[in-house]
Amino acid sequence: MLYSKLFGKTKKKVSQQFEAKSHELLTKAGFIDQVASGIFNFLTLGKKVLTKIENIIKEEMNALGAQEILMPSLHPKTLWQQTNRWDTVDVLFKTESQLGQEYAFAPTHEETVTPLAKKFIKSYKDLPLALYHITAKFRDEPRPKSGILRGREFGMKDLYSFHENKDDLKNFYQKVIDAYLKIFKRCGLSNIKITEASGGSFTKKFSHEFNVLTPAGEVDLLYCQKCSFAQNEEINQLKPGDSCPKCKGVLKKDRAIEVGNIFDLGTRFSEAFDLTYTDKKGKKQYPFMGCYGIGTTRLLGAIVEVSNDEKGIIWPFDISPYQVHLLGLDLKDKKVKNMSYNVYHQLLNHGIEILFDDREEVSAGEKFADADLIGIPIRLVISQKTGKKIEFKKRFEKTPLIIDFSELISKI
RNA sequence: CGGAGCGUAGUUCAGAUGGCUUAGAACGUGCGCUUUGGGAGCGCAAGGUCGUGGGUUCAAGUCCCACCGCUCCGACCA
Repeated sequence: MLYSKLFGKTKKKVSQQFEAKSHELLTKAGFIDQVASGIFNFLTLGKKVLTKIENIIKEEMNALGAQEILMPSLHPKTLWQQTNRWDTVDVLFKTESQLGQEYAFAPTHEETVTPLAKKFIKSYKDLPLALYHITAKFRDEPRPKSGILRGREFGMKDLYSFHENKDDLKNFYQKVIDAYLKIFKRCGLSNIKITEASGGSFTKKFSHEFNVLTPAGEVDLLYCQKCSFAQNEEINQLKPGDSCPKCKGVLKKDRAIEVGNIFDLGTRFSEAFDLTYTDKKGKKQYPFMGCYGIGTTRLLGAIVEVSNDEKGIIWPFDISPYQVHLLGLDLKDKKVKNMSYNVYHQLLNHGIEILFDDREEVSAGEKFADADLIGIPIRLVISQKTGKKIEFKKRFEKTPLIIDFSELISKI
């Protein structure tokens, strides 16, 4: 992509009222644009990152044996009345058709996935089943905040699983925990803290939340500095400084943001929609269900919260909008210009995603500043100074290397 | 929904004890020249229902009321 053609521009300043780092940086660097409170446009760069995050999630979901489908965002009122949630979920966005029929903008999809499953699950042979999709979710938040971290419309992956019995659910549930940790790690977050919402009582429901430690977060977390153990502040009897019940590490307290949660739904929804299957003995049974969410847009924001410096964003390689940011300086010099375009095209031919700052009228300083702000992990510079060589620098490093083109590919 | 702050050019902000005349600056944009290793310089130009509606006044960007919107703190967060 030629930078001169890229939709979206960097800004020198954004509103001083923005508190969250991710809100500021993503706006400044031209990844997002606010439409209204809690509602955002994703520009070219932002959409690229989001797509990469979604693809990582899809790969891990598919590896679990889950199948991607697509369910609607408009849900008729009757579905939500069947689960008794039309009047009890107060963040539910509601709307009405011209004829007065009422609908909800879906904040989650148990109300569609369960009736859908009911049409196809007839026998124990149809189980287990896992379905997921990635769509916009809607929540009528009284107070959206921190830009993309807490919106009224946001991206979410939701997975639903159906099982013959509780053990099979638990088994799958554990696999999802592992898949989630893989996903977050691939997105550059290796320090995820997991809270467990209940004890081990057989009849009790269980749930887990996946948290990223950041001051921009909304919950106070008591967490272990060595392992992934964590507890919400309200429910624990432990204190900072105590030792971790799992690994004896030292507990600490900080703010965190929840980027994923998973929970055991039991038979609540299968009962509500009378979803049953016939077991081996010919008896009707309610499947056990689990649901598993990852806020994709929030995850993107959380990554920026923990991966930046005073100059801008620092993208983890696997989710960066481009892998390489090539800066052409002195482009009015024909030799430099030819070489820059040459390198650009050769890297493209190697299948490398590259953003080429081809602007001729812009000073070197501005190009450097933009590159640091946008945060692509590898920066290349070609100029009169570099001659026939190329300057190579990683975003988080201070000093560049001067290399030959032949060395370049192997370093990316 | 309680509390606080804010709303003036594309953006970030001055102007606020009513009257400096034609509402400013910087950045950005367009044109010309100059310039290219850390957000360069000069000149010219375009760009405004001062959030909306009402009120007070000879006179309102400025004071009063209502509404709308944005940000932050809190409550809320299936």
